[in-house]
This record gives sequence, structure tokens and C-alpha cells, in this order.
Amino acid sequence: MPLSAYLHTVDLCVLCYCRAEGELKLLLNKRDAEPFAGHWALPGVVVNGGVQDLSLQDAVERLRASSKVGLALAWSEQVGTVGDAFRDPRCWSSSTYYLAIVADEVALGEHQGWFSLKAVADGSIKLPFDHNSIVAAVQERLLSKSLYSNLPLMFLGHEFSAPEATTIFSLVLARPVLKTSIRQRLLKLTEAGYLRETGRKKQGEGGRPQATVENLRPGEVYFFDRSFAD
Amino acid sequence: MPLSAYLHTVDLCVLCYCRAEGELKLLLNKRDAEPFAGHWALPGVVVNGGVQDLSLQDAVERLRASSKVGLALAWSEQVGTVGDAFRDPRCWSSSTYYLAIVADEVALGEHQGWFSLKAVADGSIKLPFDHNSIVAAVQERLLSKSLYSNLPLMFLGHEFSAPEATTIFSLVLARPVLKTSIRQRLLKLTEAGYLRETGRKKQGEGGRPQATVENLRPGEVYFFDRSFAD
DNA sequence: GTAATAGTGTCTCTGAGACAATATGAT
DNA sequence: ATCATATTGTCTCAGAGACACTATTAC
Repeated sequence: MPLSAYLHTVDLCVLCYCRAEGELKLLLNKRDAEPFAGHWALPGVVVNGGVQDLSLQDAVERLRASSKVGLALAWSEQVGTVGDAFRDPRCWSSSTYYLAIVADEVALGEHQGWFSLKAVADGSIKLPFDHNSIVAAVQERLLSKSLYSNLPLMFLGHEFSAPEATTIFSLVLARPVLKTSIRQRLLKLTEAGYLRETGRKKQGEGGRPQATVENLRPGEVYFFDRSFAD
Repeated sequence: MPLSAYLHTVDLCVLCYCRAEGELKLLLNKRDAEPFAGHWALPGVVVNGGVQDLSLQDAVERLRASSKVGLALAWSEQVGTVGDAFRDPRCWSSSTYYLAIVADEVALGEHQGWFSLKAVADGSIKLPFDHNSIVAAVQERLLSKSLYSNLPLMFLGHEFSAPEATTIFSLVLARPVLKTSIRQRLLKLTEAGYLRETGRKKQGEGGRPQATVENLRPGEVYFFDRSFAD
């Protein structure tokens, strides 16, 4: 049995694609309890705290449904667990942290805000605890997985176009990606039954309208057998 | 602060390549404490149990150095964390589990044993707690990562030959891999400064001797930009 | 020599990178 | 028609899959 007080939290890095600013955003929550009350931090809950969860997954769902998050998630995956004696001033604590993606931009509560993922990951925006390094680890996972999967498409929701796919891949990978490469991958996804052409079109910023496809397997990730070289 | 008793353990899936039997082996430990005393299970320690650890990583090192493991690790990585109310009969518990690889076959203590990874992962050998599913998750990580990295070479130690590399890749991926593909990858690794030809040779089972290469970056993983298709 | 395995050469095929050429809408 | 962007086509190149061919050891 534990020697002393011990906290285990579940923390979510909820990301979305902000079309207006053309960048990825991270959901932060203004803490109302000590420590760091009033500071912006990752939404999290204590697993073995005031509520009894049946499993870690239940704790994640409790957090997702709470006012700290309150959004539908298009994707969620566990990234890692950190634990040490110093990260929380209260006591020895561990955090199991997740990458989550929301497809739609949505209204947030007063205590919530979208912040630049890049700025948080590189430390320009400082967060309490070791949340900056957790965000950096999640960003790293997102990037490495996006080299050889369709994960970035999770940001685009049910119906999207090839140019939008190109934009989100370039954004996530933080480098230009050729539209021809993306088209080939979308074709591959269509053959694999993950996408279907809708026949509909949507208007971009002037120019020719964009044909759209729809996601037939929301929440399922496809792995390509080649990564974007670089 | 915690409502009730809560355990957080660190568990290792230590793997090695048994050349004699041509298969991957998993290190198990005969438990001497309840629950499941006398049963074979994954080596693990309670974080902040009888001993105070400064971090999860410290707990891993404490376990590695203990008589439950007591081996040098060529590789170690965290794979995931599970936690629920049922996995341990004592109380709510979490386990953060790791994939570890030892390069050399070594003598074990009385209370230790090497078991077929395959048999444990598919449930032919049953382990207490949810250790079977933990082992399956670790095997899955090993396999998926081996599709596009040099991770399997960690099993081979400092100096090895192309045929040995072919064997270990085929074993890890559980399918035949062409020697030409492996040779090309070894060439790539040599160009990247990860390997060097030793000029030495070693005798296989009859036939022409095998030229050996040495690992210049032990413990560093290289990622190829293509996976083995299939 | 033969047997057995190591190592090389060559061909096909897929998909990324690059970029030119054409198509389709708004104005 | 013009502009802006979407979409298609073509070429190169790297690397996996496949397999034939040559090389080097033991006997």
C-alpha cells in the first residue's frame, strides 16, 4: 500500500483546427482550485479522487463529458504516463495523458480557451505543472503518426475536400506537402473503403469549387505503407 | 487526496531472442507474495510501495536492477498504462508497462524463466492479473514499430550479420522477409552512420561465412521512410 | 569436385516529389 | 475573356518484392 499521498490524474490534450487563423489550437482550462488556481492548464481529473471510476477509460469519459471539456471527440488515444515527486506541489503524482481531436470549431465556456498548440509546445506560453512537456510529447506523437496515417483528416470532420486535406497535412507536419501526394493517398483511402466521393462541391476562396469526399469510417485510422520522406 | 487504497505498478515485458529455439522469449518471475504467490507473472514493482521513487523512470530502474530482472537492457520504452477496479484483487490499481529488449541470452535465477512470447500473447500460457493483454499490447507495439524501424536489431547485440538480421526481422514480423530487403536497409543504416562493416566474419551453420557489422549507435532507433508492405 | 549458405545483380511495381497542362467556377 | 484555384497527367526516383546468378567456405 502507498507510503504516502499519491495522485493519479488523466489529462487531455484536445486539439482542433482553427480555419480562421490557419493553425492548430489546444484546449486549456482556467483552474478554479489550488494549486495554480486562475492559471490556464490542461483539463484533467484525479482518477482516484472524489469520484470512483471503474477504469482509466471511464475517467477519460468523465472528463470529456464534464464542463472542463464538454466536446465530442473525433479521436482519442493514450500517449503516455509521467510520474514523479516534483511535478505537483501537493504530493507525488502521475499523469496519464491523451491526444484528442475535435472536428468542429465550437463555442467554449468562459473558463475555457483555445491556445496555439505551437506556442504551448515550444514554451512561449507557459503552463503549470509539467504540462508544457506533456503537450510537446503529444505534438510529437501527432506528427510522427501523421507521417504514415490519415490521422490529420480527423480534424476535418465528416465531409471535406482534397485541398483541405492538403492544408491540414501541411499544418500538422509543419512542412509543405504536395497536393498530388495527398490526392494519391485520398485515392488509396477511397479504394480501401475509408472514403467516398459525395458528388457535392464546396466553394473555396474564389477559383474552381472543390469536390468533397465523406468519411465512411469515422474514428478509424488507416496506415499507409510509406511515410512522407523528408 | 485518495478516497481509498490505490496501487500503481510498473511492469516490464523483457524480451530476448533464443537462438537455440529460434523464437522470442518473455521473462517471467515466480511471485513470492500474495496475490497469486507461486504463479509466473510479469516482473513489476509498486511505485512508492515499500520504497520511495523519485520518478516512474526511477521505479523502472529499481525494478531492472532488482533480482526480478537483473539484466542489462538494450532497449526500453513505455508502451501504455491500464487501470481499473478489477485487475488486482486487492484494490483499484494501475500498471504502466514497458517493452524491454535484452541482447544476450543470460543465466537466470531460480525464480525466473524465459517463456514463449507467442504463447503468452495468444493466451496459451495464462498469466495472473491482466498480464496476458499487457503482453499482447507490447507484442503489437513491437510488431508495428518493426515495420518501419531497426528495432529488431536490438535483439542482436553489438556485432551481427545480415543473415542474422534477416532471421530476427522475419521472427518479429511473423512473416518471411527477403534478404535483399534487409541488406538494403542495412546499407541505408550504414550510410546513416548507424552501422559499420567490421571486416570480420562469423561461421553460420555450414556454408559461406557471414560478414559482420557493428552497431555504432546502440540504443538509438532509426526510422525508415517505408514500411514492409503486406 | 559437391553441398550449403552468403552475397550480388536485375527486373517489376508502387507511391512520393516535382511540375506542367487542363478544367471549372466567379467576376 | 480573365483570374484564381481545382484537377489531371507525366516524369523521375527510391525502395520493397521476387528471383536468378555468382562467391566462398566445409567436406
